[in-house]
Formats: sequence, C-alpha cells, structure tokens
Amino acid sequence: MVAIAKILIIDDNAKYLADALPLYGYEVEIAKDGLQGIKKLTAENSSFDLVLLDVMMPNMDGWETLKAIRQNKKFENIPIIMITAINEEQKEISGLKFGADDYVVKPFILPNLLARIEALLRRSSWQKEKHTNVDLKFVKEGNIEPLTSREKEILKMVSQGASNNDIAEKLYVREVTVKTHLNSIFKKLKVKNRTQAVLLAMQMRIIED
Amino acid sequence: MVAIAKILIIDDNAKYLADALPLYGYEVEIAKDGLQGIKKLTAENSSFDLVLLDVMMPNMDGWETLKAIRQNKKFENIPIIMITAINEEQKEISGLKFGADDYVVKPFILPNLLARIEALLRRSSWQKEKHTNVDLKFVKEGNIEPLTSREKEILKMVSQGASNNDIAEKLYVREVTVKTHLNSIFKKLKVKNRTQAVLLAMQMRIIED
DNA sequence: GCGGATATACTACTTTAGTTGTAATTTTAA
DNA sequence: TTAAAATTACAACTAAAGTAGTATATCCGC
Repeated sequence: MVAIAKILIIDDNAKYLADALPLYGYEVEIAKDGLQGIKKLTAENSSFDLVLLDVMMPNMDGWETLKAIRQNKKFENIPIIMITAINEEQKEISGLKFGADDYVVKPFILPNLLARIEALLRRSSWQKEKHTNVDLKFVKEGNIEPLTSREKEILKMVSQGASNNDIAEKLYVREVTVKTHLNSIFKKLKVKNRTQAVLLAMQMRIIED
Repeated sequence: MVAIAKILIIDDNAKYLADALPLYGYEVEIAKDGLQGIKKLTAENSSFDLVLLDVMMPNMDGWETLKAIRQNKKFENIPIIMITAINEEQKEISGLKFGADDYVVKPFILPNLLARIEALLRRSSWQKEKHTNVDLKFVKEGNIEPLTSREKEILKMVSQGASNNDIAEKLYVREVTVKTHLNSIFKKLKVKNRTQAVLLAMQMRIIED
C-alpha cells in the first residue's frame, strides 16, 4: 500500500527476514554486525527508511549500535526497531529509552513485525520533525488494540493448547461464540490464526501466569 | 491406565490443575503455599503418590519447600515435579540437583504434564529403592523422543506461525509431506495439534534462535 | 552391502478452524 | 439514561489441519 521502503537489517542471522520482507514489497539490505551496519547506513549513496536491529550480535551488540546510530545527527530520527530474544528483553528493554522506536521479541510473528514497520513508516512520513522518545508503556501496548477481559481469558486458554470446543465447554458458551471472540482477537492482534496469536501473546505477555 | 494416584498440588493458584487432573483419573489435594503443603503431606492419614510444586508462591517458595520435603526421610523418594515460569527457569532450574524429579514450564501443555506424571509414577512403582537425582540433561530431553533435523526444521517454522502450505513452499516439498512430518512430531511430543507443539517447543527450547 | 532410520509422497478421509455478516442481550461509562 | 462497548449467538460457508495406512527412494552406520 505504502511506497516502497528500504530497510536496513543489522543482524548476523537475517536470512529469514531477508527472505520474507521482499515478499511484502520492501527493499532490504543486510549487515551482519553493528560496525558493518553503521558503515552501510552512513555510506554516500545510501538512503534507508527504517532499521531493524538485532540485540544479539558479534563485535558490536545491538544496544551499542543503537547508541552509535543515534549519536549521528543525520540519523537521530530514523525509525529503529530492535529485535530481542525472549529472555533478555526483561531488563534490557529499558534501553528503549536510548532511542529505539519499537521492538519485537524473537521468534516474532511476521504480520506483527510488518504492522510495526508500517506503523513506524507511516508515523515518520507525517512527522518529519524531531525524534521523540516513546515511553515504554506506549511501546508495550503499541500498535495493538487492547483485548477485553473475555478475549484475554480465551486467548489464555488457547495458549494452554485448548481447542475451541474445550473453551466453549469450560466457559459454558457455544463454540460459535468462541470463534467470534477469536476472530476479534485475531483482528486486534493482526494475526492469521491461533498459533500466531499464541506466539504473539507469549511475546507481549498479554497472558500472565 | 494406571491405578488411581493421589497428587498433592502445592501452588497458590492451582485452579486450572485442580480442575484438569481429576478428569484424567487423578485424585488431587491443594495446598496454597509451602507450609500448608508440608502440613498436608506429613499429616497422619495422608498418602500422596506425587507432588506438583510451583516455584512461585507466597510465604515459602518452591525451592525452600522442595528442600524441606526432601529433608524428611519419609519423603526423600516421593516424586516431585516442579512448575516454573518461563523466565525463571534458566538459572534456578539447577535447583533440580536438590531433589526434584522433573519440571514443567508455565504455561504448560496438559498432555505433556500428564505424560511426565505418568512416567514418574511408573518409575517410582518399579523402583521402590532410593531416590537418585536425575541429571539435567536427562530431564531436558526427558520423556520426549528426539526429533530428526527435518522435524526440528518444520517445528521451527510452525513456531514462527507458518502454515503447512508456507512450509511446503519454502522446503520445496508437498504439503502432504509436511503433514506427515507434523504427525510424527505430534506423536513424539505427545501433543494433539500445532498450537500445543509450538508451546511445548518453546518450553523445551527444542527450537533455538 | 544390508538393515534401519529418514524423508518423501499418495489417497481418502474426518475434524477443526476460520470467515462473513448479522443481530439480540447485557454491561458500562459518559 | 442513553450511547457505546462487550458478550453472546446463529447460518452458511470455505479453508486448513489432522488421521491412517501404505509406499518408495535415500542416506547412514556397521
């Protein structure tokens, strides 16, 4: 829908992304570590619209790279999405304060990442003004419509491997009702099916316990 | 299949388990913290076959409770399964060395937990001899048949939200082949469907990245 | 080179899941 | 006390997933 955007992926194992993103109309370039990433970003003829930055990398890790990029006046406003592993994000994610615009947790759901990319590109095309740090709260909920309590309840059961029928029985409602709820959930989370919803739910910690 | 076993659940939020286990023929009793758990376990007329012990609990946490149970000569051999949250298990799980027989990660897959319970009950019914600490490696792979590399590859893709068709295209095989593989995977992991497989995979860290 | 495991593939199903659109009750908040 | 959410529900689908049994290359180790 949007114009073709050029994305710089800084990740030592970006094969999956490099394969996937072009299918959705993005032009991608890969750097396998922070140093190479900055080199590509600052090269004469280059012009990237967004950076995908993996936290775990050899030589120069994601946080250092992020700092280095933001220190360059020319790139203080470029949208950056951090990619973190499921275990490290807890404390480290506070690093968002240092200039990332959003983050996704690995293994991530492609439609979710795509939605985030598009949201950031859209945002940065209106507001060409100065980069403002988003606060954590916003990012956590970011781009995701809030679920109602019933929806959370159902998503939680799905996340325990329950079938629609299982859920219907336990909640004393009809299976069609469960399906209706699930459809709303899928739409809100921008995912295609229950597997993706579960993965996203775990990543976003929508389901606690 | 096995005789009716009595299980003590020590968990401050055991509603789900308390609802689910009786459906599979287990008799359950609940203690909402470690102190109460030990009281129930050591009560005159009680006789439990297995203990499910949550790590996160008020008053006396799971590890303390585990130690306390094992210190009692009468219970040094009772099968204990620890229930840990996905974030804490990394370092803490070394606590297995102090006497737990197995562990599951929350949110867990019921069929997986059931398989572990049954395996432990089976084991403890043959070998009435002294409790021997299992080593971590065994527990990690424990009760799960190893997946072939192709199976792991497919499971990983499923864990990124891919459909059977997506997988078939990327691996240049037919969708039926993917289904065949998935069926083997489900049987090996003792799960019913892809959602449960993904959850189990994440918990067991079968898929890395 | 033989046997076993692995990977592929098929038929012919059955069963779940997911979609679209519509709509009646409750709740809840302004 | 209304207007807006939220929850429940249905029909009538289509699509995807999962099952069961069988079968053929191929690779790998001994």
